[in-house]
Amino acid sequence: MIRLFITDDHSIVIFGIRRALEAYPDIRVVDTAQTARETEQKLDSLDVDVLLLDVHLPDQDGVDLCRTLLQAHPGLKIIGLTTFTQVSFIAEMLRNGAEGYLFKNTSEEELATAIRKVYAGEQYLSNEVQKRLIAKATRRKTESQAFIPKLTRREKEVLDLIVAEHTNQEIAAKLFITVSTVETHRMNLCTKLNARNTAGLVRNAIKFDLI
Amino acid sequence: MIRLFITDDHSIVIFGIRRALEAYPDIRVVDTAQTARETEQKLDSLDVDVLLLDVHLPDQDGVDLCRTLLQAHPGLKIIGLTTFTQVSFIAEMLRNGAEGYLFKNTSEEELATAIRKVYAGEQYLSNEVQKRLIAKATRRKTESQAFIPKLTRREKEVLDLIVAEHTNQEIAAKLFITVSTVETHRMNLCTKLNARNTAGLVRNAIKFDLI
DNA sequence: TAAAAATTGGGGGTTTTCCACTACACGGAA
DNA sequence: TTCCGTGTAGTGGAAAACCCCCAATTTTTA
Repeated sequence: MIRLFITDDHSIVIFGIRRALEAYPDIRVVDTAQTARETEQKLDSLDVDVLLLDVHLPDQDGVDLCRTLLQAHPGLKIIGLTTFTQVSFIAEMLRNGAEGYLFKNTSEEELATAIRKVYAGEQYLSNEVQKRLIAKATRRKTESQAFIPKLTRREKEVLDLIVAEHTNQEIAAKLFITVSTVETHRMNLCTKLNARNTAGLVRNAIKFDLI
Repeated sequence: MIRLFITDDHSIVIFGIRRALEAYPDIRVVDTAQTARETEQKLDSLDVDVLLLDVHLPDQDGVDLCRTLLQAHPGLKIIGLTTFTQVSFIAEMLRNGAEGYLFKNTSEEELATAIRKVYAGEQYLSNEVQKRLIAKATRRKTESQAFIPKLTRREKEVLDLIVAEHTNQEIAAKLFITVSTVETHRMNLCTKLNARNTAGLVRNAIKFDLI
């Protein structure tokens, strides 16, 4: 009997998975959650074998949650689940210890197969996921590919203030650092956001939804 | 008997809705589709009362699909369905003739209620949708909203090039004018867009949808 | 505990933007 | 015909941003 936990912020999805798995008597859904916090709390008092984890949760990034959960529950197997097809999410999720990854357009059979494989200690990636990972690995690296830049806490603060029309001097005063430091952050932001100047910085910040 | 059609690119969602509605004998799912094209084709040879339509489809925007479907099938009732909470989508969907709108975190009861109401000729919007629309409608119109600056043809050209990360020098070369003129336009743009600098210019250009 | 990443700071520049103020030509409207 | 909006262009200086180099700390991660 595989004890399954489902975390997804959309109750329809939870409902669908629950019902889909009713046909598989060896898999039992012990509980579900719709937020990261709820997941952490419930997992502390439950014995769970496999966690189906949506990457996008209202309160926390599922990718980060993956790592913290595995620290607290080393034996837990996690399968990532998203509507999103960005390879970067998949890769990071797997780096953070997830054993499987599925898109939400998966079939019931594949869902059950994935849960069983992962429970048995194997890794399971859906065909589509595999294809995308292979495509990523073999892709020529141009600067034009879709990416979501990962900014540090400080960089995000600086970026926010730049978008808010503040000058480096003002930003330095607000953050209690020197103008030099702000300039350094600004340069790093330009690199990360692939921007030439302030205009590109603001444009891409909005484009990547980083503001 | 209400004949329901479901279009969603995620089969899990389709499955969940199907199963959720099994408890409601007056609603029958006649068929489902995962793309806009598939929806159009199947609807041509089926009698459908209500369509549950995901706004985000791989091949076409559900918002546009809504309008074209209603032209071909005037009696059809459409309920929009998304994970996204942006009011702009909802408003446009309703403008395009949808009779209802739900988020994917809806309950089974609400789903059935929405389908019945819409089938009966009424409009159905979930509480959350209503709240958002009311919030939008009652929002005080300060200079932030409803204020759409009127730019001249030339100013718009300059603005486009600024947003595209070009310097005044480059813009001057592209438009066959001097840097001084570009600067003048830039200053006027700052005034019109109520911006202090390049950052504000870009931010407000995007905010006012001028790009 | 060692390595990596983040945060901080600086020197010494060049380039770009910002700003105030002026000015002229052209075309349409009052 | 005069006025207004638009587009053009200038001077000159101050401020800000951009760019290269470097390097010390602290925090985080492996």
